[in-house]
Amino acid sequence: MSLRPVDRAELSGDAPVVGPRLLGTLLVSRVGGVLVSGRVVEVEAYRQDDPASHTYGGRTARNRVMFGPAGHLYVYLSYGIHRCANVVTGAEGEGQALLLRAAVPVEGVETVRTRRGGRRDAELMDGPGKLCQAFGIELDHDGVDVCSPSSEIRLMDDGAAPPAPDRVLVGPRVGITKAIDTPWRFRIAR
DNA sequence: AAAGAGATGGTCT
DNA sequence: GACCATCTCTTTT
Repeated sequence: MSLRPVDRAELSGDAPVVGPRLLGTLLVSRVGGVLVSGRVVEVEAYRQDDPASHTYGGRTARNRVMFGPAGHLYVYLSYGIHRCANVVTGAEGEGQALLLRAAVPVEGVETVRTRRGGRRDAELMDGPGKLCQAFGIELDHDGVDVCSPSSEIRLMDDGAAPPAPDRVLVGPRVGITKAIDTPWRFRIAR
C-alpha cells in the first residue's frame, strides 16, 4: 500500500471546495514517538468573509497561522479546555482553513484508547477536541506543516481518497452562533 | 433517550 | 467582562 504526503497544491484553494477532497486522507501523528493514524471523515470550512470564522475580524496573534500558506496546522484552545486543529487551505493572506472534526482510527488504537481514557471505540476521535486528544495535538503544534516529512503531524494519501460525491454528506456547521445555516460541514457517509 | 449544566482560560472589545 | 468552531457527567423523561 503506497503512502504519499498530501501535496500542498491539493490543499490550496477555497476551503468549502477543498473540504470534500480532504475527506478520506490519513492524519498521521508521531507525537511522543508513538505512531497514531486515522482516516479523516468530517471537516468544516471557515474563511475570512464568514462571520463564524476566527479570521473574520482580520489578523490577530492567535489566528496568524490561518493567514499563512496552505498546509499548516492552526491549533487553538477551545472553551479553555480542549484543543481544536485546522488545516490551512488558502493562499497567504486569505485566512481560510478546514477544522478537523472527526476521524476513524487506523493505526495505534491502543495508544488512542489510553489517551482517551478508555472510552468506547466509536468515541475515540468523533469530535474536534477528542481528535486532538487522540492524536496528541497540543497548542505547540500551531503552525506545523502537515505536508513536511519532518513534522510530527502529517497528512498522507494512501490511495483511498477522496470518497465519491454521493458519499459526502453536506450540512450546517456545529457549535457556532453566527452563519449557522451555511452548509460547510462535510462528512463521509457511513 | 434526551436535555441540562459545569468546567476552564485565552482572546478580543 | 463577554464570548466561545467542546466534552463529560448528571438529571430528567
